[in-house]
Amino acid sequence: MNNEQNSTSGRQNRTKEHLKQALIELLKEKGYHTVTVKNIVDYAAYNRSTFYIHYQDKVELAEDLLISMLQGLEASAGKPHVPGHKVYTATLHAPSFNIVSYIYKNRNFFELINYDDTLPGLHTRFPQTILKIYQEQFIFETINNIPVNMDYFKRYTAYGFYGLLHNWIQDGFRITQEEFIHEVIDLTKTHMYSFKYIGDH
Amino acid sequence: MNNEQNSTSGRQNRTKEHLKQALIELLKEKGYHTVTVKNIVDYAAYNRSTFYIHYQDKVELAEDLLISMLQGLEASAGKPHVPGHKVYTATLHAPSFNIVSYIYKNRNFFELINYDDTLPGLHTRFPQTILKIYQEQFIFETINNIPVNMDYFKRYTAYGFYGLLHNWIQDGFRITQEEFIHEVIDLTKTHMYSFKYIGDH
DNA sequence: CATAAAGTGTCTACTCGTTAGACACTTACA
DNA sequence: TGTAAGTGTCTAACGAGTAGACACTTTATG
Repeated sequence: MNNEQNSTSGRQNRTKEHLKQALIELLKEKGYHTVTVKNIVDYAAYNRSTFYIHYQDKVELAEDLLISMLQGLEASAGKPHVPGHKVYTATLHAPSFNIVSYIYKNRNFFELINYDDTLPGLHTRFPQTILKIYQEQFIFETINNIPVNMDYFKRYTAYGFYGLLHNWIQDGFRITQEEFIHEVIDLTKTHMYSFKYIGDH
Repeated sequence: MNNEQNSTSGRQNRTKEHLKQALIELLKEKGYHTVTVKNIVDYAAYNRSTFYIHYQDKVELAEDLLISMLQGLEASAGKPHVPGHKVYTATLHAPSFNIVSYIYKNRNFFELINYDDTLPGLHTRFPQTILKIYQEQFIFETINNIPVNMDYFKRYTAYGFYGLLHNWIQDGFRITQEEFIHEVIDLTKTHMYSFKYIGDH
């Protein structure tokens, strides 16, 4: 729903975006298996022909939705921190906050984890993406030279973070982004390793 | 963003809808006076020419937004009650619940009351619409034959209801629709008059 | 089991919403 | 005072989106 595009790609993306949004709503209402292409175009107020211009079928739309959201999540982690939020500390760096911020901004999508018959692959690929971000975008530094299997440590902290995120989403985002981030910071302090964004070098 | 339209009007309305949504977001970000037509089309990903096809200027868009939302509010009050919600009682009839339901559904818009430099006319016309609904769509029946100036009574209850709505919105919808409606019902019980939807005749 | 009802995927020709870009203004401001 | 940004209007051209038909497949129903 945002910024730059050169002419025609703007219209294309806009339509795809609307079809995705329609799918999200219908997944919540009816579930993945019972949603039809007709349901989607009716909800999004497009012609059925238009759907097939953009996607082969329901499956391709669902995959596009999942992939674009998870890629957005990855990308958001690497972005410079948005000013105005002062929770950015030495222990928990900007990327983690960006993840939280991205999820909240797109909460309409991430709420899909609360449903059974939901986006195929969401329940497995969402945590995998968190792990991927931890593996690729964070550097972990030892505090007191205690040796630790770094791969295991990253998995451990990534899935720990995911657990908190999952709970936050399932609870309907009852606490604010700032409150949530502070919870995470408090827990992070108990670790022997501090972690750091790779961009800080 | 919903259902029926015959062909071309679908595209028209869709575009107008997007321009309105863009305006809502930008009102929150920048305020009414500093928002430009360019801001709006940039945000909504349209060409500036497209804007002038649909609206004369920013003012006309703002009026369309305000009027359409308030008309929607009026219309929602008269609609049959949606099943699935069981708060519908003898004291507070379906229309009141529909109002609450409509506001919550469109909370993104109604949050605009939290801003100073917001939609022109919103702060005055919103409560006026509530009053209008009370005047036109409700019948008030005396319980124990105590005479009351009915016009005053309608104003009193309408603005009382508005006060609660305003608080609910300003608080960021912290309680659910059901909880809110029950608050209203409790307060309504203290009245000597019961009110009734005109449709019940 | 047969038949209807609903959904799917594909294709075509049309149409009208949208675009780029130019023009002559009017503000705003350093 | 000049220049950067916004406004409102207009035009030619593009192409996203539309209607509607076709030949299926799937699901539900008597």
